[in-house]
Amino acid sequence: MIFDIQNSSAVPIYEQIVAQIIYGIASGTLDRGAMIPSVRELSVQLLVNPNTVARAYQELERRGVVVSRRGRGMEVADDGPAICRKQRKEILRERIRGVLREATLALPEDDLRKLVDEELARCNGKARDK
Amino acid sequence: MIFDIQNSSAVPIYEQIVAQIIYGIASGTLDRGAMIPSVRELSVQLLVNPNTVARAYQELERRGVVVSRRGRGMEVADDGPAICRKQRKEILRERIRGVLREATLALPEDDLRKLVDEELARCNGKARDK
Amino acid sequence: MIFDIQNSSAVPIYEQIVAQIIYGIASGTLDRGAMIPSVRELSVQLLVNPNTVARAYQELERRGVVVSRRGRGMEVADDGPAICRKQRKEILRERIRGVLREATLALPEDDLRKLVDEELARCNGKARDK
Amino acid sequence: MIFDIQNSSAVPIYEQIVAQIIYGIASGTLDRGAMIPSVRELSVQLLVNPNTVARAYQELERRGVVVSRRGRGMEVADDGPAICRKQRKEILRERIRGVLREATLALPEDDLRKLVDEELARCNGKARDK
DNA sequence: GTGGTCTAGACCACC
DNA sequence: GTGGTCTAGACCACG
Repeated sequence: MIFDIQNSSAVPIYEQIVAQIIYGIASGTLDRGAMIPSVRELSVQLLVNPNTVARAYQELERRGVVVSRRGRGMEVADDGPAICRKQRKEILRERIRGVLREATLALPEDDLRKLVDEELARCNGKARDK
Repeated sequence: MIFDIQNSSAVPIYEQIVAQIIYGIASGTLDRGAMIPSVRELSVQLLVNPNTVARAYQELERRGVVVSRRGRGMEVADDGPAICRKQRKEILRERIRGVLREATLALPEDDLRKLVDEELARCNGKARDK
Repeated sequence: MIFDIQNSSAVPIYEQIVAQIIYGIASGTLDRGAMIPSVRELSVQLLVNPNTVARAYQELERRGVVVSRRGRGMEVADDGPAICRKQRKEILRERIRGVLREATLALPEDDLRKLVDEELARCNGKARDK
Repeated sequence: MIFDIQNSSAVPIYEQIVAQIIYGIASGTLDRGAMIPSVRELSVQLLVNPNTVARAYQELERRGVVVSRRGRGMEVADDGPAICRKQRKEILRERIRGVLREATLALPEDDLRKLVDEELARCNGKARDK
């Protein structure tokens, strides 16, 4: 599973983890019943404190996305994929809307459109490199 | 001048104010030599603590966008408009890039494109209403 | 507001704090709009780490019982009292049920009744002392 | 012998097992010299990890309630019934006291009494069904 | 090995 | 001053 944590972002790291695990489940990379990475494992992979990961996992459990199996780890809940597919779109729509909302104040429609297109193209280029 | 402050955003309020004043100057709503709203006035308008506004103004002064006129207030610096036009694009590009970066992880190119188009259309619709 | 934290209890401290603040709001000691004790203040009063209090507050916010006022503190939400009255009974019923459930396995009805009565009398005696 | 394990309880599973075996011995369901269920057997019956059962048994042995018979299993010690009768009341009194202690903070005496009575009635109804 | 809880102490944004 | 986030490291319960 691929993560991309922006340490400098205003979005807290634990929220980024929450979102990206939701993406992973929504896209089927992690399916129902699968174990998600252990707190310690992921904290090493992301170079992040274990507590930060644990906080993200706690939030995922609260949302019904994963369930904790005592002594074994966390597993994608039965309803996990369905919940995640719904939440994925909500999260992204929310974030995109937040940025565009401000951008609309700042730029005429055409300029904004152009800027967005440039960045979309750039991202897709990068994504293909992986 | 129009502001749109998101109290719940992860972006600090004072940064939102900084950005939106830069947008106002970049778009010519506030031109060189114009007085920007007083700290008190703006804090009332935005329902925000005066210190938060003051901090934003301090940052704007640091960037050379406005200059303080003792006893009168703050006015747009001579180079303000030029600086702001440059910064506007940087800020927006930065924010758009940040969102798309994560979104690219989450959604296939086409779905993302569609989502962005929907939200662009929605924003422009709203913007026209004003 | 009175707290009674059992450090040795199997119930986590932060849950005890959550429950007891809910009791305080349910009983009207803290009414809508009132500020609850600051994280630091309460952590000193309870001899508990500030993070533990913060975690309790976070949970209260999630339940819609309090809202965070940036830089000022946490305030009882408009719906707080209503939510708390509902949750108070649920929490207590849940805990009482848990204990009696096991006790019923262990003791004949009459003995259990007697034991409960003794402890009820004892508690009420103590409560009156305060 | 009847068990009632609450997986979601804050009380560790192994402690629940310890307590409930003590109840069984105290009530004479398991008398001196009787073999208690094997670790495997009980772990299957309770849907619990064998290590958890083993740990409970270890604790029971520590308390002198059972003794290990090499190659045969564990049997109720000679002093088992006496010890258990004493501990049963202590455990229950302790748990009941813990719950009532907090409940006294939360509810006026009469409401609490009523709530306890409701739950006692409910438990006894259920117990009679078995 | 797993997650859950707690402590201690840091820095930041905001009032 | 406030809460929010993060790090570091400890102990516990469970498998």
